[in-house]
Amino acid sequence: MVEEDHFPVGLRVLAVDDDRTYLTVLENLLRKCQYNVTATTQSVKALEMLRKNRNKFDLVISDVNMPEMDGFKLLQHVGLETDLPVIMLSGYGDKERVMKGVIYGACDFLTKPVRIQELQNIWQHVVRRKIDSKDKNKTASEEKDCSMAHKFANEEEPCTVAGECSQALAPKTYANQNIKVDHKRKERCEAEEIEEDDKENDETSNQKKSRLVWDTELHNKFLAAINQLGIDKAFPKKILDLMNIDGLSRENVASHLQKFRLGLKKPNPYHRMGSVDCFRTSSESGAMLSTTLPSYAYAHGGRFSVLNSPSSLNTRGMNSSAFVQASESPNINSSSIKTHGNMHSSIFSANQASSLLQGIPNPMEANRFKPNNSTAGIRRFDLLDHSAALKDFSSFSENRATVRNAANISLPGLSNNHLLFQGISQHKHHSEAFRNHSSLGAAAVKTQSFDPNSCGSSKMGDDYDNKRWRGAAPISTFPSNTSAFSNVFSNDQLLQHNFKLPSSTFCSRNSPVGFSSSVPLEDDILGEMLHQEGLLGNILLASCHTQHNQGGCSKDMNQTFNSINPVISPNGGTSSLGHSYEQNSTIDNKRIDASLVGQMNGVNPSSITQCSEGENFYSMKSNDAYVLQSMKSDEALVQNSLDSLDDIMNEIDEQDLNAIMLMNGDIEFDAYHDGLCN
DNA sequence: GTCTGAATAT
DNA sequence: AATATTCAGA
Repeated sequence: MVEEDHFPVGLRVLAVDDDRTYLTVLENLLRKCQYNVTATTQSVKALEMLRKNRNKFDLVISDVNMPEMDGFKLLQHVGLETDLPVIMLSGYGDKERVMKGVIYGACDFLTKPVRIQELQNIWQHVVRRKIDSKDKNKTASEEKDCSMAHKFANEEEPCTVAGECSQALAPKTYANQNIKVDHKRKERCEAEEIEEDDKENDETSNQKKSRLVWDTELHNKFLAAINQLGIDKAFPKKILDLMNIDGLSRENVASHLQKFRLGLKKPNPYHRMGSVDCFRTSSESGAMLSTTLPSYAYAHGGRFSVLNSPSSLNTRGMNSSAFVQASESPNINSSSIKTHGNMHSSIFSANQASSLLQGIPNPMEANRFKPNNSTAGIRRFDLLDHSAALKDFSSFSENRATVRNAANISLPGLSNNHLLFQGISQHKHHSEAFRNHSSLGAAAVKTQSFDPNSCGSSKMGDDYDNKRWRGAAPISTFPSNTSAFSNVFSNDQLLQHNFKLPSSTFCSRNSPVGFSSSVPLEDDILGEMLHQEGLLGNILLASCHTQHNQGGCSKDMNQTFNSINPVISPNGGTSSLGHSYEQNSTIDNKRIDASLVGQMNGVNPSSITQCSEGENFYSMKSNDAYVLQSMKSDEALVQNSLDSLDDIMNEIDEQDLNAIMLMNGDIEFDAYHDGLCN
């Protein structure tokens, strides 16, 4: 086109200036240069024309100051959408303005009044552009400009605006998503600059991919893929396939997966302890939450949740042998584990419950309710956790609520319940609902955040947006935010998914389990905790279970659960004891399969499973989805179960019962910090 | 040869 | 810190 003999005669120039008078002058000058001029006073219109006639112009010359869309904006658009060189015009030629023009990608900046001599040479930009594009064609040109984008990345306005533009105009692929500035623009005014840029471009394009940013959306897809696959089967390639993101490479995924796993591994006592605040402040806690929690939701169909990942296991003081131990238990064959995605979870639950019980004061052994009283034979929270908790504790000792949190850190089960009770007591309307739902609320508490959709939801996304692995921490926030109660019970989504959540868990060991936390708790705190409503019952029940289990699963306990089963079971009360855990047809007398929800809808009922050889270790798990379902559909029934329990433990009121049950469900992260049942 | 994941580099 | 790249081993 412009390469004919008469070049630059007929150069197609689009001239833009809102000042009609000046536009006419400019137009005339350009014509004198024998250019083919199209003139408009409206930058918007100019853009339209460019869009409609993409190949009908060779160059754009535009005023800077214009209403509606100023020259810079126009420049950005042109740069984004075309390869056309743009020359800026302004009455002011101050450095800043010129710089801005250059940054925005102007190939030249002319000050008014423009002389014809200047216009006579503007064709050079077209030629240069042409040469540029030829060069770029030899190599992959797309990414070269990233360097330019990065170069400008620190420029305030241009970058932002250009970024918006690019988002609006360019198809979003993750390969180029971080290109914030016109990626087509190659034009440089000065030869040096061109050389420099080309050099830079070549280097970058030849050596590196554009850097991928794992934004919320992408990360959520990543999580979704992992959840879908199961953490143990989440390999880069598979994840990549599932994510199905244009431009995303296996390497990208592998790298992200690596970081992801590291995040899971990272020993962070705060996470382990289920502290309220720690989830909000710790950068890594979200990793756990945003991944492990949803993974619960996805832990169905025989898949193990992220929580069950080997990495989780290994890094939480639960070596895999613990799991092996469980899986090798004569009572639990591997097939049962495979078919029960819950199996791992139950182990975790058991574990968390064990720590829970360890942390629960036993009123029968009140004298043991002392700081640093470590009981031999009982596995304690590890010292690191304690010291962290203690540190936390002392630093926050001024503040009651915070102190509770600190206590929560050190005594997760206890304090979580404690907090739950606070919530319950402080918000009667919620309390009612919660109470009516009985123990089953425990599951709800934990599942509140387990919206599987959250993998792609704004909730998780926002959290991820916050730059940290600071996913939604509903579990941890729940106790201090009772609105969660209502959320829990109105979370219909929850019910739509096949959750298999570990919830109710009892775990004890041969050793007497008294309250002998090695965490120094000040008496007043303890006193407060003890006297908080519901807590005593909580403790009492805990100790009951403890003692029962000490005896190798006492009859009473059996009775307790037996008494629950007939009431709760929708089938009319057939106890599933000894039968509910389908895969275990042979059940020795040490195992209790108790079903809180019976065999509702034919789905895995709760079960108590011995998971440690030769030890009186039991974990009870239930399907929280069905628990929730039962809450929704069988409130009366559930209430009955409460009544039934009340009959048995008539000393303990309903709320206390809630406590013990809540206990089982709300201590998500304790599972990590305490060893498995051994 | 492909894939994975740890190590290392940027 | 986040992401990319490399590379040994499965």
